[in-house]
Amino acid sequence: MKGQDIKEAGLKVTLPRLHVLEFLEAHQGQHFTADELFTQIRATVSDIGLATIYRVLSQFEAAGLVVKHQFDNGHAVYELDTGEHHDHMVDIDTGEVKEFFSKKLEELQEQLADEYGYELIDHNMVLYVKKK
Amino acid sequence: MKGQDIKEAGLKVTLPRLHVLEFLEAHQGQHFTADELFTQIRATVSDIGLATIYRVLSQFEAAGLVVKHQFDNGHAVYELDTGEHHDHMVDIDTGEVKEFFSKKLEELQEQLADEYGYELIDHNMVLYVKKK
DNA sequence: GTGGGTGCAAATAATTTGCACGGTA
DNA sequence: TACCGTGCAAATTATTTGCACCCAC
Repeated sequence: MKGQDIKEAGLKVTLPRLHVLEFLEAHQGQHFTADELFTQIRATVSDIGLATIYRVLSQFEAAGLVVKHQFDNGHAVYELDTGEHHDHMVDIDTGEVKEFFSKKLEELQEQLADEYGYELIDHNMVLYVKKK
Repeated sequence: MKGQDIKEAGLKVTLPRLHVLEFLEAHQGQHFTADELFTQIRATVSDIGLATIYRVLSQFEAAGLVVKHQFDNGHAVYELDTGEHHDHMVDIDTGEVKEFFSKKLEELQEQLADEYGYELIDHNMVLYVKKK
């Protein structure tokens, strides 16, 4: 049952929270803005507020249920946190987002931070690409 | 003379444009938000509008005189485009931004895009780090 | 029952735009 | 003198917050 994850995050199990979580689970691997989530969920639920979506998303992000990404186009997108880290490639023609993971890349980043005397905490990396 | 670059960009050489360009040249390697530029430049010029700063910055960006970066904290920062590409490391404790370049990293990115059947057009990569 | 959670509308924050005036070529 | 460029204020967009009501525990 989905309520489990919410409860474990120390949050009360409420309808809006369930709806957001269910929607994201039903669309794993896809990315949504708060507004997209609002519109899509409202299509079936009718009484949910955009503000609540924002509130729920930040709570989920803090709880590690959800990951937030800020692409260059301005607004933030959210996706379910599957526990497996990955980076993103955005097709600048179609806007399509592809997830990928490269061990080599992760290691290189650690190495670079280290080289400058830092410890790597997090990173944000987006490749803007175009179909060949 | 600085006006040269502006003229070459196909823009009329005006006071606000000169001021922004001069300020950025006087502070190379540093990053500023539109508002910071506004406040700092206004300190010596007095009649310049924030809207103009935004307009000038987008024009400069389009002309390749300036590079815009979107860090995770929300607002965009600008810096002079020296022609040498580099990425950024942000110290999450101090907010300090350090520039770095790694040939290996650039190559790896090309390689990854290629692997997925894409051509790499641009990328955005920020390492969030902490002093050891 | 009661305190956290919610919807709505109003408030922010960053950025953009409309418009009449001013300065550059 | 042409028009582009500017300052200012109002408009937009994404997100946050205040507040009275509601629901999970």
